[in-house]
Formats: sequence, structure tokens, C-alpha cells
Amino acid sequence: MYITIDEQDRRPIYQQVIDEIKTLIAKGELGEGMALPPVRQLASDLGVNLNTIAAAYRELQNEGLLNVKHGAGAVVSGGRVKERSDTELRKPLRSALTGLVLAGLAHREIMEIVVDELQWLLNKRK
Amino acid sequence: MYITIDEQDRRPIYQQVIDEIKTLIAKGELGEGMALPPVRQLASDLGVNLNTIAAAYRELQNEGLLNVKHGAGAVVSGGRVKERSDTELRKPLRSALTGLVLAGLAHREIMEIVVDELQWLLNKRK
Amino acid sequence: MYITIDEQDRRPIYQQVIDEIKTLIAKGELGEGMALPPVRQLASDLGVNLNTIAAAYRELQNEGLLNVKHGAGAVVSGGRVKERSDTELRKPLRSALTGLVLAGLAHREIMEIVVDELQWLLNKRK
Amino acid sequence: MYITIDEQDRRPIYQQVIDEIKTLIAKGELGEGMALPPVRQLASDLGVNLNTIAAAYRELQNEGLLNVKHGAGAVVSGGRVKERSDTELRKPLRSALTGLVLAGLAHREIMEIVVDELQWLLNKRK
DNA sequence: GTGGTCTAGACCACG
DNA sequence: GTGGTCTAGACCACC
Repeated sequence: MYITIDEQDRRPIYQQVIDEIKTLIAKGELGEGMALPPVRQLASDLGVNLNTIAAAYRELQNEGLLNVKHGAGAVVSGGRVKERSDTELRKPLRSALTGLVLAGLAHREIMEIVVDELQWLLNKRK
Repeated sequence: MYITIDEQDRRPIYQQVIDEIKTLIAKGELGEGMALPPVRQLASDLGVNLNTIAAAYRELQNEGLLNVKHGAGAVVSGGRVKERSDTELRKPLRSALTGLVLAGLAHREIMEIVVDELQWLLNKRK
Repeated sequence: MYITIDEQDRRPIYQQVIDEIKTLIAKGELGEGMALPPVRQLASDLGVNLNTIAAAYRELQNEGLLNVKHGAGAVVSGGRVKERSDTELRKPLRSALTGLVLAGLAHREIMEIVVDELQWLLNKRK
Repeated sequence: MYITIDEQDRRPIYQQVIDEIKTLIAKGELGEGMALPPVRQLASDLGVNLNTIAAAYRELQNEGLLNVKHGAGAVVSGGRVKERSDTELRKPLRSALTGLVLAGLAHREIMEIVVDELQWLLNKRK
């Protein structure tokens, strides 16, 4: 499992870890039932505090993506993901698109980027 | 100018205000040279502290979207927006798309939502 | 007398006006006894509030650079300039030089800029 | 780390702190990777409010000089500093030199002061 | 009347 | 223990 942390990124580290793992799951690189690295190992690999990784795993469990068992490590859950409202799903998308518009990109360019990212996310799935 | 704050949203209030104003600018509802409401007025409208709004305006000024003059209010800037790297622009988009994928939406459904949001952002723009 | 205001400049307008007039005096383009434009005229030329220019003239008078008389306009003073401590004079210089160092300029490049600016200020003097 | 605040200085406190820290970085006394004092400690040392120092750190982070991590303190960044235009760099220098000229200093005296300050800034740098 | 700065103090998020 | 956010309220600087 390959995860990186960006020092320049303004988001907290644990959030970066969450997003990276989510992306891996979405891509299918982390499939149902697969085990994640132990908290201590991932923490030392990334050079961050142990609690930081633990917090990330905890949040992912809350969202229904992971199954964390005492002493048994964390595995990717196959169950239902926590439901999100339409608004909750659209808000970050709208923010991202707003950023692209304000950067001066044309409609066509934006669509190309979206298609590109979506391909990248989905082409290995299933 | 119509802005709302979502108590449930985990992002800080000033960040929500920033994003809402950015969207208004992207949509063209806030055009170049238009004045924003005074800090104190927007603060009281939203029921938050004046400093919270001031922080939002300051950040928008830093990004080059607003021109805030000391005793003369804030107006939408026509100048250049702070450059962002390709990565900085794509990261939030990837996050948003990941959320949609994990929610179980199919490729076509996701594209429909994206097109929908993009239309909404761009259809009032000259 | 040619003065410009920079909308992007973070400094308040009246401060920009003060600095521009000071530079004109330092260069000798505004010599002792010469009259400055009336407050109203300069204000309308620059498209700013009348009080803004009045505040600038007032400050310049406080520093001993101008002689403002009711109804008689403002003329460049020949008297002694308000004394400034060594620290007061060096502090802005140190700040400016710090900016150049942090921008990554080498010692030689910085000296070239200083000499350049100083030439520009002094070559018309006396 | 030694910082002082000048009550007489008309600049806001947080700006003074910013400039002092910038000078320390330029001098190399605060080298890449070194930790700054916690917000609360520096605030109490200087006898000012915690928010005032936080504002200074935030601005230094925006300029790319600091790397402030939420629960992990602030360290001097090794990354790229925010680019400034030639004009932005020269304007404060011109202001400072104008002040020296108006104080009645001769060309040679001014150059001596500049060389003196520049030496002081650079002699500890690698 | 506008925004800017600062304080005191509280509570939260992060590592 | 670290920084982040927010509030209430005061006073100042600017236009």
C-alpha cells in the first residue's frame, strides 16, 4: 500500500491519510477483506505520530469503510458505507469545480480533467 | 448577496463563508467591481462574530479575489487570481470524486452530477 | 507633479501619497517654495476622497516637509525636517534589505539595486 | 530566539513580530527546520495576546517561510518563498532610502549605512 | 461608517 | 501540549 504525505498541504495529516486510503479503496487497489498495515508500521513508514494514524483508522471505521478489531488489525469492510446526503456529496464537488472555474479554465478543459480523474479512479475497479 | 452557514458542516465558519463567496464569484453573481456587504453587516446577518467574517475577507484578499480597502469596503477584484499548481487544483476534485465512487454511484451517474453542477456554475456567466 | 496610486498596494492610500510626495521632494523635483496642487484637485486627479489627501498633507506638515496655510495652499518647506532617531531611519532599511535577502538575491545583486535606486533618487538633485 | 516589540512603532504588533522573525531567518539565526517557540509562550514572553502571535505565524506561513502544523508547532520552512515582483521588492527600499535622503544624509553616508546593515544581515549566513 | 487590531477567555482539533 | 477557531467587546485607522 502506497501512501504519501504532503508537507505543504494545509490539511491535517490524519485527513490526508484518510483521503489517500479512501482513494485506494475507491480504485479497488484495496479490496474487500484486505488487511491494512498495522498502525505502528504505517506511522513509522510515514514518519508521523502513532495517534495520527489511529485517528485516521478510527474515522474510516466510523464511515463503515474499515473493520478494526483489537489485536487483529484493520481490514477493508464489505458492508454498507455510511449514507451521505446528496448535499454532503455535492458540496466538495462544487468547491472543487469552483476552484477550477476561478483558475480560469474553460468548460471543456474542466470536463477533460474530470474525465481524466474519473478514468484514473475507475479503470482498475472490479 | 445570499450566503448560508451550515452548523453541521465540520469546516470552520470562515471557510464556509470563503467557499460560498468564491462560488458566487465563479457564477458571476458577484461581478468585478461589485461591493460586498460590510463586515459587520454580514456578520450580524449570519449571526457570527465580526472577526470571523473579517478573516474570510482577508483570505479572499490574499488569494486576489477581493480588494479590501481600509475605510472603503471590499469589492470583487478584477486582478489576477493567485496561481495554483495543477496538483492543488486536482486534489480536491479527486477527493470529491472519490466520495461519489464510494457512495456507490456509477460512472454515468457521477458524470451527470458533475455536468449538472458545472452548468449551474457557468450558465449565468458572460 | 506626477503621482500614482497602486490599487494592489496593501498600504493605505494616504500613506502612498505621502511616500510619493516625499520621493519627489527627495529627488528635488519638488523644490523649496514650490506649491503643491490644491487638495481638491489632487483628490479628483487621483479619484480618491478629499480627506485622504488632506490627511497626507497634514502628516507631511507634521514632519516639517510642507507648509500648509489656510486658503493659501501648501508649499514645500525649507525648514528643518523633524529629527528621526538612527533606529527610526534604519528600521525600514533593514526591513527592505531583509526582503531582498529572503527573495534569494545575492549580496552583489542587492548592492546593484541599492545603487540603482540611490542614483535615481539623487541624480537630479541640486 | 530574541524578539522585541517597540511600543512607539506605529506598525501593528503582529507586523513587528513578522519583520523580526523574517530578519532572524534572513540572518540564518533561524535556520531551515528549526522550531519556533509555541504561540502561547512567545505571546506571554512579549506580553501580548496569543492571537496576535498566531496572526504573525499565519502570515509567515502564507509567505512560505514557516511550516505550521496543527498540533506540532511551527518550523522554519525550506520550501520556496512566495515570489514577489521586482516592484514589490524595490518599493520599500525606495521608501527607506528616501527617508535617509530627507534626513539630510549624503550619498556616502547612506551607502555606509546600507553596507553596514547588509553586513549585519549576511555575516552569519553560510 | 468602513475595515484593522488587540484583548481575554473559552473550547476544539491535532499529534 | 500544540495550534485553530470563535466570541464579545474595545479602540484605532482610514475614507
